[in-house]
Amino acid sequence: MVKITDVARRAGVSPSTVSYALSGKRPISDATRRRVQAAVRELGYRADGGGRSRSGARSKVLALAVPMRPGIHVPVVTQFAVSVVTAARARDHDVLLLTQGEGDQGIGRVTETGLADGVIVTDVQLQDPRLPLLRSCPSPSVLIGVPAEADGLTCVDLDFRAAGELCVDHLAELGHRAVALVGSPPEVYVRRTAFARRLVEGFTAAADRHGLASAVLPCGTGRDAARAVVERLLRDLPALTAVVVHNEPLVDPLIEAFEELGMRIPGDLSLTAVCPAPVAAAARVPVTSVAVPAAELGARAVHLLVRKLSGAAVPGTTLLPPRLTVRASTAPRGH
Amino acid sequence: MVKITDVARRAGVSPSTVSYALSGKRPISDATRRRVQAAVRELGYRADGGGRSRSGARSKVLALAVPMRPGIHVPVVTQFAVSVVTAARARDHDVLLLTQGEGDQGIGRVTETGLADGVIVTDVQLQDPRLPLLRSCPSPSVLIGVPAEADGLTCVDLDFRAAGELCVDHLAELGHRAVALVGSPPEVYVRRTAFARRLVEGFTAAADRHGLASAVLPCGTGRDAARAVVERLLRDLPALTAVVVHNEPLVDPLIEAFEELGMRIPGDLSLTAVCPAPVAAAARVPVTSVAVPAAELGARAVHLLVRKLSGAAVPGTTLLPPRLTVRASTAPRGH
DNA sequence: TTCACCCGTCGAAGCGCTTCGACGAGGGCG
DNA sequence: CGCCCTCGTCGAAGCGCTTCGACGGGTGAA
Repeated sequence: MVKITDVARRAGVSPSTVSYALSGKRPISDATRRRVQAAVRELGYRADGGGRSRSGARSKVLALAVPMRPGIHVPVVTQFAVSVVTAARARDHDVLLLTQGEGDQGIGRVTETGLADGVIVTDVQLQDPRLPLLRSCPSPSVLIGVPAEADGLTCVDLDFRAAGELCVDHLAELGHRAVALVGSPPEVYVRRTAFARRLVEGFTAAADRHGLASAVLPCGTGRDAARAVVERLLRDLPALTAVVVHNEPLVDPLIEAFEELGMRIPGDLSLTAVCPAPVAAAARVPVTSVAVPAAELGARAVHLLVRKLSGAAVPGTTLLPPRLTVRASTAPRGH
Repeated sequence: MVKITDVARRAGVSPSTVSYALSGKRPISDATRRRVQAAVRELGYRADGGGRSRSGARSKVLALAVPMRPGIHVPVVTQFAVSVVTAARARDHDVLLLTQGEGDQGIGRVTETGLADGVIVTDVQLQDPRLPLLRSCPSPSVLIGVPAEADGLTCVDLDFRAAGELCVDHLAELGHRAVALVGSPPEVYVRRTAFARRLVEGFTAAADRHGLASAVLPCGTGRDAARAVVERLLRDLPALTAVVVHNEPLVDPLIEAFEELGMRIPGDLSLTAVCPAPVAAAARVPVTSVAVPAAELGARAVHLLVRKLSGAAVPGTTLLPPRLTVRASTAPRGH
């Protein structure tokens, strides 16, 4: 294994100079820097992670906490993970994966042992049990999702409230007068997952603002659940001509259920979804949707965390504005 | 931060004794060990990862390389990840996530810098470009998947060859005389992904052994691809009464396509899948399937890797026997 | 009783890197 | 023309842990 002293010898400088040349923490002349870099390249030197953190420096590792609870949509989590890793690598960091089952403890352990320099937390709930830990923990953290009390924390998320409003605005503009929100499984609301609640708020607020009749129904996954929710919807709200769905695996079953009951989309019913773009585009009827920008959220989280690590001030909460993509599933009421 | 010297003082022993008491690398009297453990508990001591690896010891971190290429089924990869993390934690290790885009380099970097003690590699291809690296690399590794040349490597996988045979055996027993395999997208075969090839081999071998007419067709994802492949199948093999599908997102669309063309399942056509159990169970018609035991594979991989780390000898290749679960989609030919 | 040996513990060295303080050389200013 | 300051570099200390060699006391054998 080639170490920093080897590089130093090769470049004809001292180890500390090599360290400075590489980290840029002290000014080094151009000529020296170049010689050092050449030596590094020729010798294939890579700083030993152990050695680095031994000396109280950063480990250049970010922890990513993914709860993996039931009711979470797996592909979205995976997208977070991939984008976080990619963004982290672009900033010369690695990513440590933390799952539930160790929960808060994992976060504590990983930061206290210096294994990771900071944490990215996903699937944030309104009253998240991890919050006190994150607040008191000396290591910086970034949340993907916004809890009820966000002060002192750094959060990134899609503006789900605005997303809910945007969907309703779109449907109202098309002339619809009765709208329903088909949401995530009940356990998501019981857990008070932040984004689900916010979407409901936005949906309801916009419906009220437009003077629309509205209903909100959580819904599990699967064909049967879809069928049940559709029947209930048509019973409770007979004037229904528009639906917003916020439940990715349910998009297709929902469309089927409506069609089986004789409602064509978008002829008889307009449908809007809040889900990743590919899901919306690949549905049985391409669905007008607000995309969940998982990749961008992951990248932003890393960016913020790295900035915090470097001591820079960062905004408290970043909400990405929702963008609606019109596809084939929405049409003016009464065509 | 509480360090080993604090614990030593509290327990009234030297730091080295604490280290030995905790690692068990030298005999320590019961009384002393107990005092040390008490001190650790009272002080909430956790060995600093940096310090540990500084001294040339293990970092207690395992790297998990997940390629995240197109054509890979995301939920399976995620299951690997979750089970690997869980199993690793159970053995007091953490998991570093490596994705493609850095590829082989990531593996080299992470092991050479001592960031990780070993690597678990997923989505192994028959001729995997990472193989030379893994062979030459001093850090131990475990592959989930079996390449063409597996000697000197440690691999775990479902026995896909046997899985292919098992499906055909089942169908042959039911009296079917013409079977087709609908596989993964063409790029998976082009890449020569190991498990896909093995399944085809097993399928073909069993079909020949039973004297069945057979066909193998790769197939992309989506309703249209399913429809196309079904039409082609019925044209090429008019006597077709049984299909094996090895392409998770295609299970439902395939069923739909057959039904739209007037073939009922299992009345007119028996269907068998190789996919995770939940996918099979949740399909439009519950599908007889061979499960891909992702969770168990992940756990085994960790187990093997940790054993290698401790210097123990481990088997070269572990193939998990396939198990067929009969559901509603298979029936005797001509009902 | 004595010697050899082993068990349990300690002190010190060292892992590879970062960082602090220092120092020499060169340049700008008064 | 001399002084002070800055720039670029070096040497040494230290991070927290592990591990090696050593040592003292007790045990068993001769």
